[in-house]
Amino acid sequence: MKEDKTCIRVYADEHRLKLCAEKLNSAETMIQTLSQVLSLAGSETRLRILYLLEEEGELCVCDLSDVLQMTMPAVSQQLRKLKDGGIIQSKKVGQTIFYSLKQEHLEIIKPLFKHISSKLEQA
Amino acid sequence: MKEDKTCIRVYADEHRLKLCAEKLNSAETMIQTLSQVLSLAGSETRLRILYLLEEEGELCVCDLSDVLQMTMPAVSQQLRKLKDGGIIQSKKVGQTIFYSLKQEHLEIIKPLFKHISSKLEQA
DNA sequence: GACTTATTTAAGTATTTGCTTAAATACTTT
DNA sequence: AAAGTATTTAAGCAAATACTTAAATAAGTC
Repeated sequence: MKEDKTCIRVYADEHRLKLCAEKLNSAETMIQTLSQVLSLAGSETRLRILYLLEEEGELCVCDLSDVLQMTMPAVSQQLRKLKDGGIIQSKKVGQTIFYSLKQEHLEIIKPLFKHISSKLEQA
Repeated sequence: MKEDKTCIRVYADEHRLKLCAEKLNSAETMIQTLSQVLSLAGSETRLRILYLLEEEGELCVCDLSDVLQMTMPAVSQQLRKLKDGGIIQSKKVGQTIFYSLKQEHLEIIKPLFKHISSKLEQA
């Protein structure tokens, strides 16, 4: 009678694997949040946007479109994702909409820029 | 005669935008590296794998398959991506292959786990 | 050498992603 | 209210992603 397992090797440390599963389970919520934020930051376009917002404080869609050399809809759609993910926020002034980094996930996002700036200092 | 621009607004700070473009250009290499690593970490499955490797030191495909409740090919393919991205390394012992975190991008990856463990302490 | 175990590779597929272009919305100025 | 500016929404599409199942490697055991 075979066990209901994906893996049927002999030398599995059942106890250790059980502990692993428990750890994973406890961390589940944070892993979901974190992977969602990282997947948003893990696109060249969006990371460029985040970097620019970090450097400049706030920028409008038009500015970003200019600097990134991308069409406004393309930029706008990426901004929407970042906003939906709680990473940035928007402020409307007249017909211009300014985007900036949001507090919510800043503790995850901010340390990432250190890698960029530290590399720049080396150059 | 219209300028060759995606954005045609009046109040653009040309100088500021030019500086932005230069900053972005200097940071380009690091942004590429960083976004690549983040996109790898930005998947629930792969982040779980990385978290487990961080906690356990090393695990084989079989272990991960058990703990993650995923088929071996599914796990193997994600491991391959992490390995190709220089985030993990493999060590062959007999017919078993052990995976572990690699030094190369550890400075980017490691701080991420702090967010997980700090949340666990709160619970 | 045949059999089992651990893992990878390959091919197929449904879903998601990141853009494109065109149209819609909203605010400003005339 | 008509025209211009800033932005978003919508629809379409090619490419990438994350699995699936089946077959191929590769190492250890009988």
